[in-house]
Amino acid sequence: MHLEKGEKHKGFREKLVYRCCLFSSRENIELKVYLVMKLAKTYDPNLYEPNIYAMWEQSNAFDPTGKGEPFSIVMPPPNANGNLHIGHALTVTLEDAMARYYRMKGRDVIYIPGADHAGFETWVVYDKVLTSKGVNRFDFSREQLYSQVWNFVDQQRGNMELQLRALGVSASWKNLVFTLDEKVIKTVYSTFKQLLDDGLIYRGERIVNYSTKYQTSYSDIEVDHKKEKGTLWHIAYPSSDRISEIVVATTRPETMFGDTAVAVHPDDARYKDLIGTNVFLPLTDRIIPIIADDTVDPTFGTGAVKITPAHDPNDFEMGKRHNLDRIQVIDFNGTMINVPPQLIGLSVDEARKLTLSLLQTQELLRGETAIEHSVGYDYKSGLPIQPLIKDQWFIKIQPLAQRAKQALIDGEINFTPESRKRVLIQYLDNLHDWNISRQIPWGIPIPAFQNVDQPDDWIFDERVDEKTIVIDGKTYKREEDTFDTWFSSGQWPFITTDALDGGPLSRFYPNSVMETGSDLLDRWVARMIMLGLYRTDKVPFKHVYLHGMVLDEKGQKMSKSKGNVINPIETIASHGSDALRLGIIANRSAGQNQAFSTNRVIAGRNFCNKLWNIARFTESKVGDNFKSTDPQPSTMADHWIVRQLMTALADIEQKVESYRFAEASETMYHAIWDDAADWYVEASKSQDNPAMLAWVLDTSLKMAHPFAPFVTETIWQALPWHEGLLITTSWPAKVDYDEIAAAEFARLAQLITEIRFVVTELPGNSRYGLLYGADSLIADNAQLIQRLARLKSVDFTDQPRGLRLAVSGREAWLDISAETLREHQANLEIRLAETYSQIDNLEKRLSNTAYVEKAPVALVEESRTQLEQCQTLVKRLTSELEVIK
RNA sequence: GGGUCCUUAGCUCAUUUGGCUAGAGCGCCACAUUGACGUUGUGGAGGUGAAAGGUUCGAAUCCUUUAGGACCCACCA
Repeated sequence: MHLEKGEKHKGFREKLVYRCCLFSSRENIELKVYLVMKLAKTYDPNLYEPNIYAMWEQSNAFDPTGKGEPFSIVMPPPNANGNLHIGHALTVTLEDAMARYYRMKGRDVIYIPGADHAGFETWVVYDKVLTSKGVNRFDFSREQLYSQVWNFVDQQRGNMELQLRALGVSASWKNLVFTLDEKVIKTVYSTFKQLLDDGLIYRGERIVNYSTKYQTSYSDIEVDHKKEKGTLWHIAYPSSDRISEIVVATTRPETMFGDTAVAVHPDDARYKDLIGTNVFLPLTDRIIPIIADDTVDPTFGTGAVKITPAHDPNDFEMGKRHNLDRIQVIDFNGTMINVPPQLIGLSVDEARKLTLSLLQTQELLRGETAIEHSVGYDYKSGLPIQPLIKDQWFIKIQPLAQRAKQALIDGEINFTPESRKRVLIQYLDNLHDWNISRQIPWGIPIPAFQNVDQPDDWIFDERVDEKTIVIDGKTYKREEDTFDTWFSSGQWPFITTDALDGGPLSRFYPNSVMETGSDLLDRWVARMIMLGLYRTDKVPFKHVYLHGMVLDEKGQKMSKSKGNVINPIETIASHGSDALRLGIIANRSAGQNQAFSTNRVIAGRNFCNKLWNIARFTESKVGDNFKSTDPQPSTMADHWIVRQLMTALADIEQKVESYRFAEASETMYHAIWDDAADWYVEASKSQDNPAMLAWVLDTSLKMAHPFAPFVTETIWQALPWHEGLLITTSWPAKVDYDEIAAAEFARLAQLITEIRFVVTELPGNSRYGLLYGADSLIADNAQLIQRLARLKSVDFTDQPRGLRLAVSGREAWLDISAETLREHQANLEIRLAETYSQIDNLEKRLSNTAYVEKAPVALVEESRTQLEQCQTLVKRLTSELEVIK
C-alpha cells in the first residue's frame, strides 16, 4: 500500500517537473489546438496551459502598455525558496483576475511580482541545515553566513516563480523585485537615515522578547500569547532585623536572584510601615529594599511583588523609576548566571525546580495558588520567550501611527471588508515602539557604527561590509544586527514602483489595490501605510482587500500535522489551473475564513469543458473560412442573447469593481452556461446566423478570461478568425439589441419550459405533439419549439384538443388523450391553490394603505402588475380545469 | 478588560445602502438522450434565515438581549 502511494506521488512529481519545464521553455510554442479541438471531446488543460503561458510571456502581454489610466497591484512577495500554498493561490487568483479585467478595460496595468528573502523564516530553515551538519552559527562570521544562505536560497529559487506561472499570473516578470535587491537595500538605508535624522529612531536598553533558541529578539507580533494554568508561589523574604517577613507572590521563582526590591502599594495598610525597610533575599546574602509604587495591585497575590528589572518589562520600568540595579540571571542562551553556584548553568525549568526545593528546605515557601495567566511563546520554536534586556534599535512609532490613523480617518484608503479599518485604527492607537533589530545574519544589515571610545556615539554609515571604519581618527565598530523583515517589506509599494526617484514605474504609486491576507493587517498593512506616508507623503495604496484563511472542507485550519493540506500545484496537475481558480474564487467573501473543497474545483473544470464544447460547436457551425464581423442580431434569439450578455457584462463590471469577485464569477458562469450554452447554442441549431454565434463565443471568452485565462486563450488561439491574443484584447463593446424581440424570445423560453414541466409531470414518458391556434410566435418558431421541448410535432389546429398550456398564456395544447388529461388534473389544482395564496398575499399588501403610500411607486406598481398576472393565470387554470372535467 | 466577525437548504457559502417567490455549487430524487459537451440535458424536492423581543408599510439585513462558535489587541507578580 505504502509503495503504491509513494509511486503515485512520484508520478505526480514528474508531471509537475515536466509542467514546470514547459513553463520555463522558451521555444516551440506553436499551438496545434485547432486540430485537436475538432477531435477531443473534453478539454485537457495539461496539453495547453504551459504553452499558452509561454506565449503570453514571450509576447510581452504582461507589460504595462503606457496607455490609459494606470492600474497597479503589487504582489505580496512569496518566500523565494518556498512552495506556494493554497493561500497564495487565492491571493494571486484575485489579483490576477483584477489585472486581467482592467487590462481588457484598457487600463495601463502592472502587476508587480516579488520574492521575499523571508529573513527569519528562511534563517530558521537554514539553522536546521547547520545543526544537521553539526555546526552552529557562531562558528561563522556574518558575511560567511550571509553568503551561505544566499547560495542555499539561490539553489531553491525559481520553484515558487514557476508555480506562480502555473497559476497563470499575468505578472510583469521583468519588474520582479527580490527583497534583497540592491534597490531595496538602498531605499531601506535611506529610510533608516531619515528616521534617524528626524529623531524617530533611538537605540536603547529595553526588555525585549528574546528567543533563546534562535538567539534573536522578536517584535511583539512574533510572540504567541497563550493562556495557561500556572502556579503562584508565595515566598517569604525575612526582614533585615530577622523579626518579621514579607511574603511575595510570583510565578517565576527562579528569577528571584535578580530581585533588587520588593514593591507594595503605597496605601496598602498591611505593608505601610514596612516601606523603606529592608529584607534579605533568600538563598543569598543580599539585602533589598521594600519600595512603594502605584502600579502594584494590592488585591493580586499577597499584594507584595518582587522586582526583577532585568527580566520583566513592568519591573524594568519600575526599576527605572526607583533607580534599581538590573541583575541578569538568565543568559541569552537560556541558562542561569549570577546565581548561587549549584544553580549556575541550569536551564530555566531546572532552576525553577531547584529554587523551589531550596526554599522548601529553608521553610520559606508559604503556599501556592493556581492561576491562569498568559505566557509568551516563540511562534517558531514553541519555547517560552524570555524577556531580557538588550540594546536594540527602536522606532518611535506613535508619530507615524497617528499620521496613518489620520489618513484612515480622512478616507484616503478604503477597505474591503470595511470594518477592518476600525480594527486598524484601534491597533495604531495602541502601538508601542517598534524593535527593528534582529540578531540573525540573513537580512539587511543595520547601517550603523559605534564609536569604540564613546559608546553613546553612533553614526550612520553604509559601509556595512567593514567591521570597523575610521572617521576623523575615531574608530567605529559596526552594528552586527540586521533589520526586522517587516521594516523593509513595509516599504514595498514605493520600492517596487521606484516612487522615490520618480522612475517610469512611479506612475503606479500609490498602488490601486493591496490584496493580502487579513492576518497581515497589523504586521504588514499598517507598516506599509506608516512608512509609505513617512517617505512619500502619500498613502501607499488606495484600496485594501483582505481575504480570509482558506480552510479545509470541514472548516478546519489546514496544517501538515493534520494531513489536510491541499497543494495548489497538485490540484492544477489534476484539474487544471482554471479549475482551481474558478473553484477557489467561488463562494468566498472578503475577510472570512472559509472552507475550500475540491467539489468547487470539479465544477470549475466542468465549466472549462463547457466552454470548450461551445467552441467546438461554434467552430463546426461557423466553418474554417469565417471572417469576424460586427454582430448583427436578426432573430429573436439573437436579440435575446445580446441582451443577456450585455446585462451580464454590466453586472460583472460592477461586481469586479466593487471587489465582489465570487459574485462576478457566478454571473459569468451562469451567463455562459445557462444562457449561451443551454439556450442560444440550442436555438442556433434551428437557425443560421454564424456571425452571431461567433460573437456569442467571443464575448463569452472575454467575459470568462479574468477568471479562467488558460482555457479561454486556448480556444481563442484555436479559432481561425482570431489573430492576436485574448489577454490583450478589449473587454466586449456595447451591442444594440431590440428589447421587444428579446422579450419575445423570453416568452418562447417560458412556453418551452412549461411544456417540459408539464410533460415531465405527465404519466408515462412518451413524446407528445403540440397543437397551436392563431399564435404567430409559435408558428414562426415551430421547429425551435419542437427541438427544445422535445416534441413529436408542432402543428396548427383550429379544433383545439388535449391539454391547454395555461401558464404562458398561449393558444397551445398538448395533444394528449383524455385519460392522461384526467391524471394531470391534480397537478393543475395544486397550482391553482398556490396562485390563490399568492393573490391573497398581494391583495393584503395592496390593501395596506401605509404600503401604498410609503413604498416606492415602482414597487407598488409591480405588485399591481403581479396581481393582475396572477388573476389572469387563475382564469386560465380554471378554464383549463373545466375543459378537463 | 477592549475590539472584530460568524450562526441561512444535507454540506460549503452567497444575498452591497431594509423591498419581487432568500440564491449558487456539490449532494439528493425522477426522467431523458446516439454527432458541442455524461466533465451532458430536462424537471423537481429541500430553508418558520441560531433564539427572543423591538423599530418599520415592509427585517436574513437595523437595534436590544440570550445561546453557541472563530479571531485580534492589551494586561496578568
